[in-house]
Amino acid sequence: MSEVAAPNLMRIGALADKAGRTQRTLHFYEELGLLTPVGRTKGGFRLYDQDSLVRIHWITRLQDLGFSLPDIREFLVALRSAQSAPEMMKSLQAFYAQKRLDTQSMLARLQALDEELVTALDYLSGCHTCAPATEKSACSGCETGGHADIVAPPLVAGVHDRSPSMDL
Amino acid sequence: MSEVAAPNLMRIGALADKAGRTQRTLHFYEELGLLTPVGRTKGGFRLYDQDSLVRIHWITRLQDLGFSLPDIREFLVALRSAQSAPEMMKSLQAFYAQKRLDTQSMLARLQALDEELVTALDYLSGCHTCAPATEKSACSGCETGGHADIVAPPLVAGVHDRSPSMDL
DNA sequence: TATCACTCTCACGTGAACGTAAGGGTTGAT
DNA sequence: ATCAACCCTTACGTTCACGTGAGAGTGATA
Repeated sequence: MSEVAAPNLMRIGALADKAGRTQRTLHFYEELGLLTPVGRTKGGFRLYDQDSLVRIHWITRLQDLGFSLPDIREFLVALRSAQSAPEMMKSLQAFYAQKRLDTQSMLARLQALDEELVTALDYLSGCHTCAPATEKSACSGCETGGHADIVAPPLVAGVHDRSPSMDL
Repeated sequence: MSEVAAPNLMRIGALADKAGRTQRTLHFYEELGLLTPVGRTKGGFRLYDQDSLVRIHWITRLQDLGFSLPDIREFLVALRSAQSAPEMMKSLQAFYAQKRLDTQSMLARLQALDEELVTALDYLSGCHTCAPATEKSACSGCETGGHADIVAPPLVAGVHDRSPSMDL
């Protein structure tokens, strides 16, 4: 059922187009050992197949997950040294399981940040009550007076500029 | 009621310690216009106060939110040019509101990635049925044979190594 | 055969966020 | 006065993930 599909080869430009990356990027991946052409023309042009495209998508995915390219390389080296397929799959599993933990803690962090943003926005919405004519300096009492005794949230507290002239 | 608290000044080392960053980092922030000492000793040592610490925490927070230091600088410049306090607060609000959108789309992306990880892990758990004695090459049929007709998820499909020798 | 788009291999550039000396001067405690 | 601990400026180094040519060769088409 599965077609063996004639060696549907392409050169780097075509692959770059399909993958949405530049030729330089693919060269770079090769330098790092992440992507190897299936062959070369007699003239020296790199040749790639469909698997190359899959590999690139995979790399992109891992980058999205927060892996650096050296990370990925390290992982590929580890995989290569695996003796059996199940061992390989196991290390892949461990790899992703670990990453899932990371991802989830990242999710938690982001959620916390989101809440902090909401808090800051809530606080700031109170500032609209100040008359537009108010001088900037006059509203320095925003935290002590205007906002009563509500303490400014961290995302707001840092902006005060008491420096004489920070023009650069 | 609010104590004016004696000019609780400190030098860069103390501030760096309290903030958990290096002196170089604080110098660097100053170069970028993000942090200005409140003064200097006659000898030229930088002096900071508590606000400096708050500012550093604020910078850190924004970095967590994905802002680059130049981004933050740009923002501070914009703030400084605001004519009235409410205008300033409004731009701060807009800034954070936008960031909240970014954060939420990031959350969505991460969640998608998490699901993808789960899919990959599910798929891989099937690989354990392979006997440990199986040769690495022998399990190339993992997708076509062993896993029946389930197609390998993207996070798994990219790992196949058909390169002759990818040693660097 | 000539043409032209495509590709090759160097190899230096970029920007973010600092690190790491080098070669000095400053503080303040004894 | 001396000394260790602290700080100053200047300036080059580092990692990541490529960008940007330069100068030359290759492939397919007219």
